[in-house]
Amino acid sequence: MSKKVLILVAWPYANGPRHIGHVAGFGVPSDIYARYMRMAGYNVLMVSGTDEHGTPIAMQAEKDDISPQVLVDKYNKQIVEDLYNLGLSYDLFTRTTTGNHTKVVQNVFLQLYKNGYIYKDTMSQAKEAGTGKTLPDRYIEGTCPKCGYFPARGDQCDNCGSQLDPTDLINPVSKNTGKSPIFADSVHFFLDLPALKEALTKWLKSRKNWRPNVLKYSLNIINDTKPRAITRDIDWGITIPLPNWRDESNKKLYVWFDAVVGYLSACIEWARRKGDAELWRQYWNDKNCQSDYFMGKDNIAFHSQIWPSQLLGYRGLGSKGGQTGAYGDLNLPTEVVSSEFLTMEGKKFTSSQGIVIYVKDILAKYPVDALRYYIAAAGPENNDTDFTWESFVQRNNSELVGSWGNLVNRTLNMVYKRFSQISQIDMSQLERNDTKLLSKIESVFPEVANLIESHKQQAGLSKIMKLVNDTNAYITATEPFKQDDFRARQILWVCIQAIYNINTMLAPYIPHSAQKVLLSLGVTNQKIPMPQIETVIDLDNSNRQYPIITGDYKLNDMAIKWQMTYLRGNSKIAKPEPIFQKIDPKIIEQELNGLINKKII
RNA sequence: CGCGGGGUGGAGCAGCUCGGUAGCUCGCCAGGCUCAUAACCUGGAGGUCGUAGGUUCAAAUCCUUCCCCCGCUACCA
Repeated sequence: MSKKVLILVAWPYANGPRHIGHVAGFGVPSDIYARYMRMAGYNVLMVSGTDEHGTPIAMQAEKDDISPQVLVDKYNKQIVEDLYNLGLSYDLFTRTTTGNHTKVVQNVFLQLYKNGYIYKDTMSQAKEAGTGKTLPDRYIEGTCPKCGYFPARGDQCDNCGSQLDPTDLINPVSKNTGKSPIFADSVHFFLDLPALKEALTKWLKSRKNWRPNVLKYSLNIINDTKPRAITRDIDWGITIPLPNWRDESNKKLYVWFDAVVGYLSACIEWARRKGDAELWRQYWNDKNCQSDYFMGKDNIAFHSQIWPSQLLGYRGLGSKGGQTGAYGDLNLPTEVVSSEFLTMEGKKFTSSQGIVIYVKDILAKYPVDALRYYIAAAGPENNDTDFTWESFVQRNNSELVGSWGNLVNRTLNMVYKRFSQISQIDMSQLERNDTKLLSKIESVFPEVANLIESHKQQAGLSKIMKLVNDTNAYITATEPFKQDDFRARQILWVCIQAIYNINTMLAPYIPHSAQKVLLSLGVTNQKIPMPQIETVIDLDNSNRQYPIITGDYKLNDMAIKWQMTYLRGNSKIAKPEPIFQKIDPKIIEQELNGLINKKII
């Protein structure tokens, strides 16, 4: 049995379509990693889904005068389509409003409760005057008691940086209505983070290979750990699974408490759909299975603190002791891979002000791999990075089309025009130039593998692109178009092998084009796996259907493997058509005008 | 002293953990080639690596001072 890896990807919030900043943060990087890991022979399980509970969705549904379920159905569908169109190869992309998820979340809650890590307490809470609806801290504004700044928010003053409680504000008002909120006591359940602090700290300190900033940040915030309310006064969410609370329609579990449990519940749903309801245990209960989480940097706290705390408490490993529940000893995260942020022509993405490029819009106009390549090459892996249309066009035209696409195209043209097929040659007769290039390519396989496994995908990609340049230089140096047939066959054979193997390494980054390259090389017994959308029936509610992303990524061994491989046989090739298209630089101005018209820049 | 990240040729970045000729992509200049999507290849100009000091035979890299940018406990990823 090959080594198992769980790839757990942040759950997009279903309150609107996703923009390219979202997918640059968690989507494309996690898919590159998953595709590589499968090619390298790991047994991968990758899951995610839409996150569909919480106040913002409830409020927006009310504004749109529809039920929250109708709202999330709409955006779930759209997000599923976006991620599918990007070719993200989830084994299961589901959602948090399923019967399965609800049950798993409630089981986790009950075990935590039983072990003593969840307790009841009273807190003062702001409510909307008139409707009596709960008002989240950030929807309250007023004058800061420390510096007099207005408008300071209920949680923090932007001017002096003070941490605030809504009750501290002078003349607090609701951002929604402008009226003063009403403060009232409310009973809630709390996750006892202090009781888990020691176990959590110990665990964090054993995470030697994490990126230093993630580790530092996590250890830092742990110092002033407080119990955290995990229920809310809201009617949209998962029911509290306790007597006297089940029927309380206005108290539900806090959205973050349920969202992170999705990582587990989605694996359970995957196993149930596979027909072996216990299959997920191979990933979650096996200590040797690693679990890698992908997210934007704003989510670090939930993955390095809240979720591990829930898991530790579930297993009874905090200061209050306890026992593990029916799910057994669930693995804590091995890696928390966080991306930085993407900005848009120098501004932060903000859908409310239209500073945004939606995934569906960009994919409607430009090839999917142009976007994937851009994100892979210039995305926010280590620093915040700025998306500009100019650099998008330039990267596509110069690197993807000019270097790589042209290499494929010029080689195939020479082969087609002169021999109309890829001819076999005797490798032992190759010249030094030839073998040098081939062994160089072979040596890059393990180098890129190391880089991707240590989450340095950009460095990996630039190593591959260096090989593209080397091969272009090789053609210039050997001048196959001036050689006799014997030598020309040799050179072109070497070029074909170079292209085939470089294409293998590019496959995790730009899978759609990798498939096209395979076809134009006449390779039909290998494929690049792609996800599918399927409509399924809720396993716990036969009246309900929803779309999922899933797929067969092994393809009965037709999937391509991460290793230097020589193409054999004399495959005929068709008249080559360019695989990569240039993007007209005029679109830079057009797209920018679009933004100017919206008065954004 | 709240915490953290960053300041490297015109632009965007790598290098800094483990000090030793400053590297990549784009742009610019010159040349080459013509198989290819005016593509590709070669060479060149251009940097006192934010500032001031220290350690060292040697510092972008280690230590200290100061300056400037940017995030930060909110489901805006």
